[in-house]
Amino acid sequence: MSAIRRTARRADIIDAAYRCMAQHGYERSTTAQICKVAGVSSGTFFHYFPTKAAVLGAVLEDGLQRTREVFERIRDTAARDAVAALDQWREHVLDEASDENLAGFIAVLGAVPDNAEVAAALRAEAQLTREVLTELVAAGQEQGTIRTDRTPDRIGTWLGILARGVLEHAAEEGPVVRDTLGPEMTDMLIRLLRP
Amino acid sequence: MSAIRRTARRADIIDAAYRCMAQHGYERSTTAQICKVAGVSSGTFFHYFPTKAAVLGAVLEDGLQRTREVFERIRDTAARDAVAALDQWREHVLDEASDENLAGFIAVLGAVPDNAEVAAALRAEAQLTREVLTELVAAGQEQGTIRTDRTPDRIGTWLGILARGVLEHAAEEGPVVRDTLGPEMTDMLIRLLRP
Amino acid sequence: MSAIRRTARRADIIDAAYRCMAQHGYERSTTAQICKVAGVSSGTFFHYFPTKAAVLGAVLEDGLQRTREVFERIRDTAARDAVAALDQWREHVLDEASDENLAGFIAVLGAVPDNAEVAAALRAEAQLTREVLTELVAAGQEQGTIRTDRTPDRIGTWLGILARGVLEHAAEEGPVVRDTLGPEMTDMLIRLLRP
Amino acid sequence: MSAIRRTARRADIIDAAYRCMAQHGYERSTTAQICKVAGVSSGTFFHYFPTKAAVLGAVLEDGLQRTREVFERIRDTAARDAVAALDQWREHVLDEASDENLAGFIAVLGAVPDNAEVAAALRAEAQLTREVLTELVAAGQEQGTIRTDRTPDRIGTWLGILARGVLEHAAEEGPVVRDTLGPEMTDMLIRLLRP
DNA sequence: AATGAATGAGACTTCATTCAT
DNA sequence: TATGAATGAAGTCTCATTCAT
Repeated sequence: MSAIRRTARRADIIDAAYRCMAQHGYERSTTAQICKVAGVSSGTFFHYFPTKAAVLGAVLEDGLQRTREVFERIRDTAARDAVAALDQWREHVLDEASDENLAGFIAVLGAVPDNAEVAAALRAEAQLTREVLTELVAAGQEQGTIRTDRTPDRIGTWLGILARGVLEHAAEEGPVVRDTLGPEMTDMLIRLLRP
Repeated sequence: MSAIRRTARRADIIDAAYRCMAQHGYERSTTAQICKVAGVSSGTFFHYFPTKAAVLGAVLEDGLQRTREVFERIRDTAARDAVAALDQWREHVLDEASDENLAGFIAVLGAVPDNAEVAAALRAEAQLTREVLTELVAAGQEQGTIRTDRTPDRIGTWLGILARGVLEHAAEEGPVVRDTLGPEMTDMLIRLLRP
Repeated sequence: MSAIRRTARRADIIDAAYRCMAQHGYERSTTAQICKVAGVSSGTFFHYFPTKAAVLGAVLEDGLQRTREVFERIRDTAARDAVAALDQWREHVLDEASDENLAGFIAVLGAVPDNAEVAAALRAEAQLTREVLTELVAAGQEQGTIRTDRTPDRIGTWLGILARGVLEHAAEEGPVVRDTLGPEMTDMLIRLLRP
Repeated sequence: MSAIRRTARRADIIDAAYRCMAQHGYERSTTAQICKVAGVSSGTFFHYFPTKAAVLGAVLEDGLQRTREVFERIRDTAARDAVAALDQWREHVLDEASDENLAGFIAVLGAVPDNAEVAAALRAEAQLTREVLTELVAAGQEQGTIRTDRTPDRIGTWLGILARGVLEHAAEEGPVVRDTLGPEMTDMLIRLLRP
């Protein structure tokens, strides 16, 4: 009953923190500001999270959860059709790059506070990405649709580098123009990966 | 004589700020810490720079200066041989990615303070990069060594994206292994750009 | 029925507050902590007591009640045999000094909050002690077992000083070793009070 | 030059903290209040002391220093004449009990913050007291002026208990009336210690 | 030119207390 | 009667910046 409200409040705060930090970075987002955006008092804020860093941790946890879902689907697809999975992944990257908040939020991750929870979430996200991309490439190699002159791990790494570049680009230049960047990215991937 | 000392002091502070910010980000680098590393008092610090943001501005200005020099050479080469210029550029990117401090410093740029000088330096750097890369691609197209099915501007943009990806990768995973990444990058560029 | 439960709850809270404050002092015992120890919610806490200071008041009231009972017995004895009464009092002081919680609780009384109820309880306790001790000494003087070269009031004061010293000593050094301190205290009292 | 001013400032803050804490206890003395009394800004406060607990530490350190000086003299005297030394000690205890601030300050010591410096100072003071009193008693026993049916350590402990009682008494009842308490205390000591 | 003591705004966080359920 | 989410005043501490020496 009130568990619903409790969850909603928590989500409100996480969302507010996400937006604030995406806009101003972690340090320049004050708890007061986050409270205002979330529409709660400072007391409520600290009723839900013990520290400011903990909210960042929760934001990352949330993101990690969403990433997991997306990557689960990509993984499934890859087993049957690596090229289709690659396209799903490309869409995912463009989705992220188009999300104005998320693009800005990347900046935060450069200057993270010393916090175990935060560090753990970041590590988990990085490893998950690396794992899935490696798997995807390996599947493509077996299916004969991806070049085999480099290990899956190395090729996966370069896909990761590419994604990071796109995100940073979006963060800098403002939300990405999908109609332009999308086809170009497809073209790039074909050139990069074909046997 | 005293002008020399003056310049040296200034350089010390800029260098200290650069190292501190590369390690802890802008906000978490306190002026006190920068002073300590530079071996000057806070009074001296504010004698040379009106605000903390101003030192960041100077750091960026310095970087911009170095970038200008490198790009000048690349520009010259490109006019004769775009492929050679591309290789110079690739070396430059790897140099940056191998510089532990610089890799960390990238993080700073995500959460910059509201400061005209800083913003200007960042804009100048971005534009310079874009200009040179576009020029380089255009030259390659004329020399018949780079694909012509996309505009120089768009291809240049993707080179920029790639560079950003490599830098972020280095910032995250620690200084880059040149021997691995270098050849791979050459390979990527060939696949990406060949007609 | 519900009056019994009501009383029990109240007693739980008082007891929890007593233990918390004995361990950490008044200010550092938070209502949240007391609630946890008592096994009630903050709502319940403030249902029974209007303020945190009020619980301290209740704790003191309780202590005063117990002191009253002990001193009533001592008073009765004193009328017949002041030396026996003195021995009862000595036992009482050692009892208190042996009670780990009580010894610690003394500390609280040094930094009491501005609260009428609390102040009243403290004053009452002090006056009761002074009254009974004075009476005891007076009885001893009449019975010829206590020196008469000083007024009962002054001698009583010194007994009080001695008791305070023992309690503080216990609070500092941990619970008192009865077998050592007991006989020594008897010896002291004899030397101090004999005619 | 400015070292003098620096020391003076430091002393001002220590003194202000001492007076505030003596009046309201540690927790209820806010740094803002201490700053006001000392006539400095909060910035200056934290320029001299890293935390509020550290000022308490400094206050205790100061007290310990003064105690050392007094006890040094008492020690010297004891070697020649334990009775005279005892009288010096009695004067010292009465001095403390007459100092309105010091008497109140004792209260603070009941609820000390968790702080290494503070704990160390308290331990040092306690041990010093115990050492000197034991030494004094031992000297008296050798000189034949103090009873020998108990060990110096135990008798010293009781002297300590007595002193604590007097201090607490003063803290509670307001500054002590020397003319009354002084002779009484002499009398007590004679009765307690004579062979 | 150089120092570092002094400042005070503002950040994060705690906690007694209220109130809707 | 009981709960615990919500509140916001107030506390400690940080840090960029100023200024007297």
